[in-house]
Amino acid sequence: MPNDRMSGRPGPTLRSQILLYGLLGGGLIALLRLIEYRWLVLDHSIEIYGGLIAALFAGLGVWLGLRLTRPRETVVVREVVVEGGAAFVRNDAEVEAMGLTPRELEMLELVAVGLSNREIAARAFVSENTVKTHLSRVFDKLGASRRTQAVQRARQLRLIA
Amino acid sequence: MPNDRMSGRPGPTLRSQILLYGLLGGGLIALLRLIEYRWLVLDHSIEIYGGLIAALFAGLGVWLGLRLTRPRETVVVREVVVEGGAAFVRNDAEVEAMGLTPRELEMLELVAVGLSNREIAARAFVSENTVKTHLSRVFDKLGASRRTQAVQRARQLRLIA
DNA sequence: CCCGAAATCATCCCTTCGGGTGACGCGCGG
DNA sequence: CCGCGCGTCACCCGAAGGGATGATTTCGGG
Repeated sequence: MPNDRMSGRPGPTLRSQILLYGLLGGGLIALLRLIEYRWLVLDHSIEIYGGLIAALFAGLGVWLGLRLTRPRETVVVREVVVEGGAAFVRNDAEVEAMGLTPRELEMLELVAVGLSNREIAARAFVSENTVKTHLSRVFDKLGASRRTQAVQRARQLRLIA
Repeated sequence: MPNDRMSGRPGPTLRSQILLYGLLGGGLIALLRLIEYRWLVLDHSIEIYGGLIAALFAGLGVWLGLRLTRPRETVVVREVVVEGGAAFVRNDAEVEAMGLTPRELEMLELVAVGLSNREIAARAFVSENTVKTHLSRVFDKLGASRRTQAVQRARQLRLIA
C-alpha cells in the first residue's frame, strides 16, 4: 500500500501577511521621507533613496517568495510494496535440466495437491497404470523414491507452486 | 532497493544573474529619473517613485526567490520493497484450532520434507509404529487420508513452511 | 488421588505405492 | 524406413502407508 506525506504548517494567513507588509511599506516610505528632510539634502539623494527601497523590497520579495514556497519544497512520495501477490513463476530452465516431459510435470502437480494415483488417473483421463509409469519416471528424474520427497524437491527447484 | 531522484536544471549561474539584475536596477533608476524630469514634476512624485521601485523590486524578489527555490520543490523518495525473504511464520491459532500436539506437528514437518515413516522414526528416536499412530491422528485432524494431502492442507493453513 | 491428555508401542488387515519389465501406437528427424 | 522420445497400458511383487483397536506410562490439574 502506497503511503504519501506532505509537510504543511499552520502559521498566519496569506491575507494578514499582505496587510502587514503593506503597512510596513507605507511606514518605511514615511520614514525615508522624514530622514531625507532631516539630513539627506544631497544632489543624488534620489539614487540613494531608490536604491534603498529597491534593495529592501528585493530582499523582502526574496524572503516572501521563499516563505511562500517552502511548504512545498519537501514533497515526499514513499511507496512501499508489502508482501505482494508474488505470483509463482516456473523455473523452465530447471524443468529442461531435469528432462521432465509436459505430461510428467502435470502428474507431479497433481501429486503435489495430495491426490492418489487413482484420483490422478481419473482427472487426467488415463489408467492408473499410466499414472504410475509417469510418476516412476518423475521419481527417477528427480532422484526421489517417495512422492512426498518428489514434491519437496520439485518445490525447491520451483518446478511447481 | 530504494531509488532516489532529484530534479535539477543547468541554466545561468547565480553570479551572472546577480550581475544582470544589478544592471537592470541601475537602468531602471536612470529611466525613472528621466521620466521624472520629463513629466513627473508633481508634489508627491517621491511617493509614486518609491512605490514603483518598491513594487517592482518586491515582485522581482518574489520571482527570484521562487526561481531559486523551485529546483528543490520536488524531492521524491520512492522506496520499493521487492518480495524479500518473507520468513515463514507459523499460524499458531490454526494449529490450536486443529488441535495438533507438538509431537504431531513435528511428525508432520518431517513428512513434509519427504521422509518415510522409518526415517522419521529414526530421526525422532521412536518406533515406526509410534510415527504411524501420530500421523494417523494428524491425518484425522486435518481431514486427510494421504500424507501428500496432509502436507498440502498444512501448507495452506500455514502450519508448516 | 484419580482423570484425562499426550506420548509411546504393538498387532492385524487391507490399500496404496514404487520398482521392474514388457508392449503398442504416434510423430519427428536422420 | 528406422530409431527414438513420448504417451499409453498391463502385470507382478514387495515395501510402505493407512485404519482400527488396545495397552502402558507419564504428567498436570481438579
